[in-house]
Amino acid sequence: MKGNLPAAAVERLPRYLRCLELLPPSQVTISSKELARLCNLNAAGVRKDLSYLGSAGMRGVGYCVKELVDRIRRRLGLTENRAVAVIGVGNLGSALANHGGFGNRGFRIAGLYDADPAKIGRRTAGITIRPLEQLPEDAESAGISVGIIATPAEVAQKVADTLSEAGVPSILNFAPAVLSVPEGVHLRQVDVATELQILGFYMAGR
Amino acid sequence: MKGNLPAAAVERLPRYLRCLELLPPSQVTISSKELARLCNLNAAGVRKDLSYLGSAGMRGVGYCVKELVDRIRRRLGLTENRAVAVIGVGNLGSALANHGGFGNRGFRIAGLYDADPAKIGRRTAGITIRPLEQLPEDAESAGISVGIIATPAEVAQKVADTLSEAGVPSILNFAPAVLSVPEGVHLRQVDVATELQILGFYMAGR
DNA sequence: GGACTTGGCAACCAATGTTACCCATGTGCG
DNA sequence: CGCACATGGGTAACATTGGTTGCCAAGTCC
Repeated sequence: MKGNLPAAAVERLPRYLRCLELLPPSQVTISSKELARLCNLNAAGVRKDLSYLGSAGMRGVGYCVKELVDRIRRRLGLTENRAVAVIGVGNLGSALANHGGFGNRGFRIAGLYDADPAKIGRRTAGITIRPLEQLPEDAESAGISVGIIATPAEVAQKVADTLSEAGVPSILNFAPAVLSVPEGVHLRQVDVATELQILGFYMAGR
Repeated sequence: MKGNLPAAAVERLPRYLRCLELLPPSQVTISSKELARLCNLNAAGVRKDLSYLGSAGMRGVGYCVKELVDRIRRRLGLTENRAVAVIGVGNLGSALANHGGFGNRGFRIAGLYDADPAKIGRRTAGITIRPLEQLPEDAESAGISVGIIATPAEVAQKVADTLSEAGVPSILNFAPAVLSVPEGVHLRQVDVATELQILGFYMAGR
C-alpha cells in the first residue's frame, strides 16, 4: 500500500490535489466517482491511485477531503517549503518570479540568477538578481532543491552542469534543448514548441 | 509503415527534430545509435519510431539528415505555418508573444487577446491586443488553429469553451486548472506547479 | 433490516519499451 | 576485382508497465 507508486500515478497526484483544493470548505468527503469527474479520469483509476497512499477511504461514504489533501501533500513533499532558484531572468524568468503560485504550494523562490552584468543587482518580484557564478555557493547555503532553467538553449546544458555539480537534486528546464544530467538528478522538461508540435501532429489531416 | 504511430512516439518526434536541426550542415547522414545518444534514448527505439515515418534509413550508412528532418516536419504538420492565438497577456502571455521561437518552427502568433480594457489596443511584440469578444470572429477569418490559454485559472474553462465553440481545434493550456473540452478538440496542459510537485515527490526521502 | 453506495482487490487486456536476430550495404584486404 | 568482415536498419518476439473491468465486502441511508 505505502509501497512505491508508479510514475504515471505520481503525475496525477498534483491534479487530484488541485481539484480537491477547489472544493468548498463545506464538503468534508468526496467519492471516487465525483473526484474522477472533476479530474476527467476513471473512477476505478482514482481509487487505485489513492490506495497507494494508504487506505483513506470510508466505504459507503467516500474519502475525507482534508485527510486526502494532507496525505497527497505529504507524499509530494509539499510540507517542506522547498527553495527554488531561477536561472535566466528574461521574459520567462520574470514571469516565473512574479507568478506567485509557488508560495502556497510548497515552493518558494529563493534566488534569481543571470549571466548578463546589466541585470545584476536589479530587483524582480522583490528578489535581487545575482550573478550566475554565485549560484554554487548559494545552492549550498540556502539549500536550493530545485533549479529552474529559463535561459537560452545555447547555455542550458552548461547551467544544468553547474546545478548538478552544486548538488541541486532537481532541474526543471524551460529551454528548448535536450539536456543530460548525471545519475540521481531528476530532470523534467517543459517546452512550448514541443507541445505545439505535438498538437500539430494531431491536427494534420487526420 | 505509414500507419498510425503511437502517441508515445509522437511525443518524441519533436525531440528528434530538435537534435537533428542542431547538427552541423556538413553531416549528411546519422546513425540511429548516434541520434539515440543525442536524444538520450535507446537506439532500437529510435529505429522503431523512425520506421513509422516510412523507411528512410540506408543500411550500413544511417539516415539522411535532410530527408529525415523533412519527413518529421511534414508528419508534424510544420509545413503549414499555423496561426496561434494567445489569450491573456499578463507576464506569461507577454513572454510567449516575445518568445520568437515560433516563426521558424511552423507556428506564428496571429493574435493577442485579453479581457482587461486597460490592455486593449496596446501593442506587444508588434501585435495589437484585442478584446476577448473579438476572438470568435477572428478565429474564423484568420483560421486560428491553436489557442494558448495564459489567463488566471478562474477564467480558463470559460476561455476554453469560447475557443472550442469558435472551432479552434487545439488548445494549449498554461493556466493551473483542469479543463474539459468537447470531443475532437485536442488539449494539452503545461503547468509549472505540477512539474515542481512531481519533482518534489522524487526528492522526498527516497 | 434491506437495498444501495462505495472503496478495495484481483484478474485481465492493451500499449510501450527492450532485446535479439536477420539481412542489406560498405569497406578493407588480399 | 572479388571475397570476407564490420556496420547498421528492419522486424519480430518478449517483458514490463499501466489502465480497465468485474467482483466482493463494508458501511450508510431510508
